[in-house]
Amino acid sequence: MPTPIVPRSRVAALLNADAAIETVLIKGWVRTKRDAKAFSFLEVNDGSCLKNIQVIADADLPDYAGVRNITTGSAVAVTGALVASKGKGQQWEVQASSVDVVHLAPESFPLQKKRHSDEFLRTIAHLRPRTNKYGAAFRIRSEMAYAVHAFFKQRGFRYIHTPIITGSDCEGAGELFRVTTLPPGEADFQNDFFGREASLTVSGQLSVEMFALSLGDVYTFGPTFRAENSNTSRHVAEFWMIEPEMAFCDLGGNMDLAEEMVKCLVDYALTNCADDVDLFARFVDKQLRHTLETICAKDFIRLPYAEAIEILGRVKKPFEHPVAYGNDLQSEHERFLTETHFRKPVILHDYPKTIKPFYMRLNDDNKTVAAMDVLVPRVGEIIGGSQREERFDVLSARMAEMGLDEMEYAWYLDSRRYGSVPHSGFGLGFERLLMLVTGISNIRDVVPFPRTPGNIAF
RNA sequence: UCCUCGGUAGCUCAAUCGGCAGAGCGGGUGGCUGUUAACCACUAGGUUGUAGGUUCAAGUCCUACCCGAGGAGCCA
Repeated sequence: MPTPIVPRSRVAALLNADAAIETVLIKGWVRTKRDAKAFSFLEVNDGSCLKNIQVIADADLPDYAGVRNITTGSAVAVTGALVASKGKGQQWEVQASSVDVVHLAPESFPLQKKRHSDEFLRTIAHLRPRTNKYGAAFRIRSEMAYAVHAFFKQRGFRYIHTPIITGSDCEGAGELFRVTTLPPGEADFQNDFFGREASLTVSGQLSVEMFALSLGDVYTFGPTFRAENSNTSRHVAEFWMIEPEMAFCDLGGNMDLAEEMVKCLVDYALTNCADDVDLFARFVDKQLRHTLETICAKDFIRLPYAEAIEILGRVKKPFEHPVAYGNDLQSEHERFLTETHFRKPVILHDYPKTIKPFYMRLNDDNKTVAAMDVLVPRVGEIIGGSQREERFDVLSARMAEMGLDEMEYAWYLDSRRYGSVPHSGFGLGFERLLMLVTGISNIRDVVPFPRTPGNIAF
């Protein structure tokens, strides 16, 4: 390949050009080729944006025979002039002076110039980012990860890297994946790498609480693992979670941050990923733009659990699962509240202590805890959080009540022995945020290589 | 893990009451002076998820299993 005399341009930049450019170099993958007698059109995509750039290759090019052979999926390097398009549908196009075929994709390339099912694309998860939809989804995923860090940075939060491998069998947040160097079949953890049983983390919360009680406002953002055998469109075994934790903060402040965060991230996507979001609004969920704009514009409903039970109890349409104080709300109840009754995000708070974990702060009624869940239309629960129990005696009593071994949590309890303060935090499922922002209905389609029961091919 | 639905060409799907397994797209060949998932003509392409069973005859009916989807539980 000849040494380029001009640096490579990204397609996104060229499509936004103010004026024609005499010589440009683009490198990317051919999405489709249309041939006429004396020239060919190539649609080239380099991943920098949703749109392709149209390349015109005339028959008098030195290697025009090679151009005729180019197949969908092939990689090319095109040198030429950026000129105003003579055709309709695009402002700029590249009039090629040379087309190098970097690699010719054989006819077995599975992606066609037409719509494929999500189920089929999941079977070729390694190639699906070359489609419009998945390219857009994973560009948005990248932008949103940045937006999360920017959100916290602007508010003075510190980013804490909590451990991936953990020795504490924490809080019963789901089945654990065991981490071991023992040969298969052996279970004497005294001889194992850490000298005791170790697992992949299910949550960074207990660790990050320790840093809230030293650095103030902190968060973790990393992978978490649940070995639950759950086969739904909203669960994967490996997912990313954002967990802020704030010292000297009560449940009200916690709900304030949760609402502000969801609004801010949705607004970021609308503003900074407009083309990609637009693809989802047109082809995936016609209501998407309305849903997202409502989230940004209107206050979330804040509703105590007890009042939610009353509202649900008054509904004429029967639910499959009974509504009663003391029962956890089922999916159908949550969806009714956020999709039918209020038609916008709802923050439920002050749940009965019997259905929540030990670390949530006991309210004065001795019946409820300072918990809160944020429910959003179509996705359901996107955030779960609470004010934490900072009183040593109360926490200790709750642990005993729930049959937990204090020795296991000795380090955690130290935070309540030495300078304990009211503090609060929550967990936001990153993939569920992406489902909200894109309208994608299956969580497997917002994860580059999703892990679900029986599925780890990639 | 439970309930429901599904599995037919590379992909998306059709096949009436159990009676010759088809179309579009994609691939190949040829054509076309500006196309926009280009278009036109021709062409190749099948162990109907797997294993059994019923029947003169099974894509279609029965049994088991595998895989996928939707819903449920659990949760983020």
